Amino acid sequence: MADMVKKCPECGGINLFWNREKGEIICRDCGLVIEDKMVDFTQEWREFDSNESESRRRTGAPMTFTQYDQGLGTEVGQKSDLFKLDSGDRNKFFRLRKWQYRISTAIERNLKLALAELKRVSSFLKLPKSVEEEAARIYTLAVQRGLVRGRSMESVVAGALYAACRRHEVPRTLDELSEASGIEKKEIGRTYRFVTRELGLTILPSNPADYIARFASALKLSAETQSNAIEILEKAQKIELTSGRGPTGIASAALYVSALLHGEKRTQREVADVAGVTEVTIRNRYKELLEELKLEKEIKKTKKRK
DNA sequence: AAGACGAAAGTGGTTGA
DNA sequence: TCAACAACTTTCGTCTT
Repeated sequence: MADMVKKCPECGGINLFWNREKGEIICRDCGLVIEDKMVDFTQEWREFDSNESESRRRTGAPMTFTQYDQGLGTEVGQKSDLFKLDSGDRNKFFRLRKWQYRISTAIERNLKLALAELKRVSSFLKLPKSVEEEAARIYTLAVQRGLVRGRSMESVVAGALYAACRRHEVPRTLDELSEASGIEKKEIGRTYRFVTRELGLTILPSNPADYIARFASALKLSAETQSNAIEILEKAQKIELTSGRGPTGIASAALYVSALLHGEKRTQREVADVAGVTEVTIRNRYKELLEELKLEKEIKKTKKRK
């Protein structure tokens, strides 16, 4: 792996920065701009980027991605190096440094704003710190790869948060993200897919059971109802009733059934609202649950008890 | 009157030729 | 790249409680 890491031909430094839009690679140590067209290292650079970010996480002092510059400055060029250069190179050096300054400050400004927005949305949704960190990491990577272009900063922030939630198994629905960020649901979904694909993030399909606790407490259902709903879910998963279906629909149907069985009836509309699906979807899932899990008699029994 | 049910038509995304 | 397709939504009429 080590020999894949490219070094700056000028100073041998490995602290290279890839500006994708401009097609430039810039050495942070000496300010040299390496033209991208010199060699097509596209694949290697991608590797380099992710390896770099991986290794950063494992080594050195703890870093946080929720600070816009990751706690590291990107001050470019040292005045003390200048005496080595003749006047022509010196001008060039200043020009390059100015460019790098513009580029890096643009990115840092963007990150600063974006991370403030990220924190705002994250605290609105009461997300754990670990998720916020992950989202900040994803966003930072996205910016470095130039993925924010053509998209609003806010939507990428929302997409990063959504992805981070999924990875940490504390799923929020797209509707919740949408409400918290003020970005349209489909826009968030779009950027979410785009960013995760471009960054090669693997996201597990979300588990319906992860939603149960939150929905149940929003509906003020008892703990028994909640755990019974999870049992129903597990049975449903065994007979592959859950594959291909929206996890929120399944979770809400399981909760609805469970609430009926425990005499804590909620209307389909109430359940539908907190789960962010329609009554129709709940009905469909509910019907499937009754058929496949043979719960009809139990429902009838509960009814008679009234 | 409210809730439950289901049919029909529309939407956005995935898949496979 | 386009068409078929599945899941889900919206809307609306009917039945049940």
